[in-house]
Amino acid sequence: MRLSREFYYRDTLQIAKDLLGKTIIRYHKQQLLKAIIVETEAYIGKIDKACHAYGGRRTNRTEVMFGKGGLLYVYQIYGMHFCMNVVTEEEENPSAVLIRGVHPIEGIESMAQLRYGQSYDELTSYKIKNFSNGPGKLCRALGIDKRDNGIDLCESKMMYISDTGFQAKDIHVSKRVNIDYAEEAKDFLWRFQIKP
DNA sequence: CGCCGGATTCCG
DNA sequence: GGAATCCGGCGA
Repeated sequence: MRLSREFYYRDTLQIAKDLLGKTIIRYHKQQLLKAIIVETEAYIGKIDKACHAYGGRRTNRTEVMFGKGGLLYVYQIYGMHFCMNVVTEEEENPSAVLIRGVHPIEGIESMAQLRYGQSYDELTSYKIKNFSNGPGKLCRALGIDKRDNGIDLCESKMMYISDTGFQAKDIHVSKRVNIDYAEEAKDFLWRFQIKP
């Protein structure tokens, strides 16, 4: 069942952990795509120099993060990739959870076309291994881009996150990736993965 | 208005 | 290890 507003109106670190094992449901060009979240990172604007909204930095890009929990924050990175985040906590408390890895479970053929322009059974083991194990990769596979910024995951018919009852037992905790510029925040243990 | 660099990915 | 590639953020 669809995660409610209450789920997103909570502590960001708790949400980042709770999102592990949840399922992204997305209708893309008439196709149903489903993928299980296996890796996340938390970003908390009030205290986190790695967060785009740190220090009250409120711009066209970061505006969504100042909105209510449950909105989708999509931004472009390195001119060619997109990353998707789930906005968390109440309005005016800019925080989000970056989705860094998913495991495809439905609509795999459509995802293979979106990701590689190939049929899934044509993929090499290397491509399968690297199918959606990164924030840019999974957005490509799910057909997510800037147009999806601002989607309300609690209301949208096109996309939401579902609780299928899965409970993550062993969660691997580590430092976040590629935020060397973030001073003390670069050492925060805010990266969460389901152990394989 | 111009410059700088990134919550990445892929290839050699 | 380095290129691809472009827009957001910020200072002038």
